[in-house]
Amino acid sequence: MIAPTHLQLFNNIKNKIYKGLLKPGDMLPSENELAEEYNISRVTVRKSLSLLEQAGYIYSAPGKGYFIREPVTNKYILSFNEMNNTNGQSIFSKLLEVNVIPPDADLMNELKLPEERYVIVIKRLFFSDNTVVAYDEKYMPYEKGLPLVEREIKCATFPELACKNKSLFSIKKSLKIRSTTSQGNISKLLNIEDNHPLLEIEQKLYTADNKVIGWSKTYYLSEFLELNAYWSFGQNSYEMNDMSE
Amino acid sequence: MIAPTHLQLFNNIKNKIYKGLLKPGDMLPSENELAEEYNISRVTVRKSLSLLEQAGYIYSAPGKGYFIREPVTNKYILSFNEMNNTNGQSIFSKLLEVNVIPPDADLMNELKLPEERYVIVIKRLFFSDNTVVAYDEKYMPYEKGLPLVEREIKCATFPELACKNKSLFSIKKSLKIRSTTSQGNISKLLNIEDNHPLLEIEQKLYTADNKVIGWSKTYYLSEFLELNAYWSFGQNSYEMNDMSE
DNA sequence: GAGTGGTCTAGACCACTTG
DNA sequence: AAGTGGTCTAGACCACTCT
Repeated sequence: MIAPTHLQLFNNIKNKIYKGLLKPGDMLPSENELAEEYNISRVTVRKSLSLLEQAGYIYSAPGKGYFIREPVTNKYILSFNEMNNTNGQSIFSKLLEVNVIPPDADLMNELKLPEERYVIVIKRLFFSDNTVVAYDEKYMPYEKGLPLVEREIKCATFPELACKNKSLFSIKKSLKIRSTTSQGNISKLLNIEDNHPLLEIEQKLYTADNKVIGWSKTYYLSEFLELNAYWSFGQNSYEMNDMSE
Repeated sequence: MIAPTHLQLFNNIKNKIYKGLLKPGDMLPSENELAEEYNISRVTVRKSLSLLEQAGYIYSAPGKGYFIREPVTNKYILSFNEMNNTNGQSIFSKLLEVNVIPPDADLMNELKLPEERYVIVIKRLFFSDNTVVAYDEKYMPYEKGLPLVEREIKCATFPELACKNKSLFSIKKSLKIRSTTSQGNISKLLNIEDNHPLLEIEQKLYTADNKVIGWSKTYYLSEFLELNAYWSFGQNSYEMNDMSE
């Protein structure tokens, strides 16, 4: 099988990077030089370079040239879904409490409420195979007309709850991950001894313009949830023929 | 400021997605239709669509058309660096032990050693501001000529240790994140009581062809390390003029 | 002023999906 | 057979950098 020209050049340069023939900081030949060297059009060269840039191998400095990037090694892809653990077992939830309350100072701060507005509280227990695996508290600024149908709350993930009628594309989410141990009330709810290790995941949801629309903390039994993350270059495997030089 | 044509079309379509005028599953007009509608060349249309595809908004089905994607909501960007916590405080390490040992069954399994090969063990304590913050164990298949200079081991992150003379581009890394509590020996090393919450991070390093070249576990004091992850679309803010319709 | 990347055009051929 | 996206070409103009 013959690869398209732009992929051949893409792989050619990528391989030189892997082999160390091109090191971070090095400059690539110019677009015109590459086009001439490989007898292809400049447009095709640009296609190859664009792929390398997307994949993070190189960057372009207009007026100067293309350079090999220092690989970013501290950003990982993390998989996380409230309603599924890593093994894909789905989670069922039981509502403990749904309320509309006036926020305390802490909540007003976390939700960055501009004025004193009512806040929806949802407390749930998560089950997998009829065993309690997590406890969950969520807070959302109250908006008129927000549906609070029990069935929805039981099955919905946080974005689904907070983003009714909003495009899922337009929100931002952040996670904070901590290790804690169970104490008092949480121990009782989760039906465990005190000092049991818990994975605490704090979620925040924002609109595109950075308004906080949701804040939650979920406490997972450590034996139930283990988070996975990975890092690798060139996830898109264009592993094909190199271009002959 | 006038945006380039392809960015205008890019934003135009992106905004339609945000507003919900285009929903996941919907088909876009064909390249030729868009080119005619906006009086631009097909190449420029393709540039816009390519950007939307990169950003995850759409995908192309050759022979059919372009479609709006269901947003992937369970993949986050996680920042993690052994030698820096999230606040950027750097970490110093103290070597406890460096050894070359014959692997036990567990190690052979984790490192997927094809035969019985010697393994390098490195045990370290991490300090920040003269306080112990983590304990770390690393295992790497022994290779002749691997440098074990003490100074290097003290300062190096795992990839740097295991990938001497290899291109950092060509490796893969995976993390597993768990919550545990300190017990026995680890409590002593970290100078804490038993049952103290710890964030356990297990790292594995692979070559491009999936050979395991390193395995490690690091136990962080929960009060020292909190992991951060985030999710958002269109991180690259091309927020500029929309294209007039 | 020569060279670099950034943008855009018009036109061509292909392999594929659809009716 | 008509339409779709995928690939590639040759040529043009721009803003920028470097010397």
